[in-house]
Amino acid sequence: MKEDTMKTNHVVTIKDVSEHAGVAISTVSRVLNGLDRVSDETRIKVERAIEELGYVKNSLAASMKSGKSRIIVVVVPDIINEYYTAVVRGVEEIASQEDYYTMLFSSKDSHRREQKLFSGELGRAIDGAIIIPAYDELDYYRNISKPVVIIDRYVSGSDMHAVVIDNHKASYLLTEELILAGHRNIAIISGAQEFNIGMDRVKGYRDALKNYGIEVRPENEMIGNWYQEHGYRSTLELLEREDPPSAIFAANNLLCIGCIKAIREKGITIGKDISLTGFDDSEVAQLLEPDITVVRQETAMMGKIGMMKLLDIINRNEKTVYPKKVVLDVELIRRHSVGKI
Amino acid sequence: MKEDTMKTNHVVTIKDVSEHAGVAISTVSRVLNGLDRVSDETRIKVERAIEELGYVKNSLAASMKSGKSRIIVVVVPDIINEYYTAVVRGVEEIASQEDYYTMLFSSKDSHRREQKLFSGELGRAIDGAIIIPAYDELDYYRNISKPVVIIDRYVSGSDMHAVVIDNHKASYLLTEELILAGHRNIAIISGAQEFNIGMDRVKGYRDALKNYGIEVRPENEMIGNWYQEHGYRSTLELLEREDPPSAIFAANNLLCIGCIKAIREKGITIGKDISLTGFDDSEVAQLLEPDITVVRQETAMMGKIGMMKLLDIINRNEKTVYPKKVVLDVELIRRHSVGKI
DNA sequence: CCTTATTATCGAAACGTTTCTACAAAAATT
DNA sequence: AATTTTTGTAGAAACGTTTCGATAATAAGG
Repeated sequence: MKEDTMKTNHVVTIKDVSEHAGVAISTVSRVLNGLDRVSDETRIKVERAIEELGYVKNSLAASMKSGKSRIIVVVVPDIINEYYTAVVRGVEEIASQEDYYTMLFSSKDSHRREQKLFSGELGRAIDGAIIIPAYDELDYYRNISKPVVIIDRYVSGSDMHAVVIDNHKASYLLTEELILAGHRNIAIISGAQEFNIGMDRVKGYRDALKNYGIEVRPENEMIGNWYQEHGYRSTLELLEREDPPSAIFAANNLLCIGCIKAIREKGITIGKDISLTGFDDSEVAQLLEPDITVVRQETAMMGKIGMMKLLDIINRNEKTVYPKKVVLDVELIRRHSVGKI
Repeated sequence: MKEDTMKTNHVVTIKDVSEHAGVAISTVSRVLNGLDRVSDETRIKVERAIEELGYVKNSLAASMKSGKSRIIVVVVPDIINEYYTAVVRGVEEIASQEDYYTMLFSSKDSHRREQKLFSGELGRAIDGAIIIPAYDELDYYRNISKPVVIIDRYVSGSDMHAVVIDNHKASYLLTEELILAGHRNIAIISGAQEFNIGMDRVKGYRDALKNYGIEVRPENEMIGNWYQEHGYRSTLELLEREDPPSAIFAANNLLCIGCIKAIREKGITIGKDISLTGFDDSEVAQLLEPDITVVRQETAMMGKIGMMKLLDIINRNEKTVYPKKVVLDVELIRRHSVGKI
């Protein structure tokens, strides 16, 4: 009785399977991994034994020996931002198709946390990483001793594997939209200029202005960080000027929300008293009254392609279809936050 | 020269450390884990060796031997719903404090995916799980051979470790708010009744009506699923009746969004022509015009307590402060989506 | 029918830890 | 000074796999 209980408690190993099937341990392993050739007869015996005993591979032990864990980690700045979770969704879709496990890690935009991850135990356990970097020295990421794909943020001139969107174009389109509605005094609220997402967005804005022969006024460029608070404060400051801008371009979703809050607080109306374009499309942008003109980015696609690139690197796939740096196109979504002047 | 390169390429193991320090492998291990007593002299020697060689523990190997991976998995129905990611944030906070790694897994509300996770390799590798279940047979989760804490959704009568909010109270408060504003014809839009989140929310609604002597009308209970589409269709149906309700209570965030879309489409005004209460608080609920009356749930706290409970179970901590089932309180947030009648 | 090539299987060593048992040295007790 | 206890360390076995070299069995070539 007691022995019975003990037996059921015991987790079944490859050794149990081999004994049950009357073959060597190595044979079972070969059946499991389907690498080498095994006679049909043996294969069936082993498979039946696996079935009967309810064997489940201990991936930890396997990983230790083979050095592969089939775990990839996705590093995002913030787990709660829907923009990032949409990327993760894309990654997960491809990963699970290929029997990889994804682990989500939130860096909270802290390079320290990233370092802790990659220099620590887990950093050694993973097979690869997809990173939205918190640090603008991409060299750091290049020196990670695992396959890495950079997503969303980039430093131009780097030669790392990366998937980004066409920030310059997006920004140009959103600014142009305001110009075409007759605006001449247009402000931009943007975050740090370390990454392409900062520089290209400001550059796209400036280039649009220049192209239409509009003066670029430094005081209209509110550069700070990417968080709501900055959007809020910058907007208040802009609106309290003697000569406030007639249109604002908020360079990401959080800045846009902050901006809207400030505008509301001032009691003026978006699309009438002031025009506004945002960046990332979202539920909020659609539901607001008026709804916000934005660019749609293929966020999930970014994750998907990132993961496919990572797989190519892990498997040293020579005939990959992707260039080192993939730039995704964007699409302007016209809504009602831009009013004619 | 060649040897040099080879040496740097070689990953340093505990054995290298032991040789460098001139002690036994086991001694290094004891220093690393700080379990047994080691003389200060030896400890320092070993620590210096670790420092000099840049040794990083191979957690895979350690896990294999000890049977502990320090990985816990958080299973959520949908990674993109901010309600769930807020929970995950709470979990992560506690987990990283205690040097656990969290792995995020999206079940997509599919029990199949859950089963695949727990019956597969990874299911064996983890130390525990925090689950928002996709399946209403909690017995399934009880039989997972790992420590498990159920979050958010629950089946009454079960005796599993769980952290939930007071759905009945939340629902009661939101309905009462409508009643106190003079409404008598109040509809509820809710999801499936398998879990407490369904049953308690409908029950809270009914109990509020009864308490105020208002007739409970079955045709006012739009029970379906928890997704936007259901909120949208139900609202359209309600509004097209001869005797449409003057107020709607949408029992989660997605239903509420669907509801709002339908109302907008009909060209009527929330807070005036129709009153509305939602459930989960969110950025959207705050930014909409008018902003929506909801209950605030301590979502992150749910994750935190869930993780602390899980740690108690993993460590077989007898003096835990938490009851098996923790019920968190809720708070009504009055905004402007409810109009007096 | 003997040799060589091919195929299927086995046994054992490895992977990098943890942990148990044993033993020597030092400290404490007689 | 002889015994016992405590403390610190070493050595080796174990964890559950993968993988390599060896071997046995079968097929092919002369």
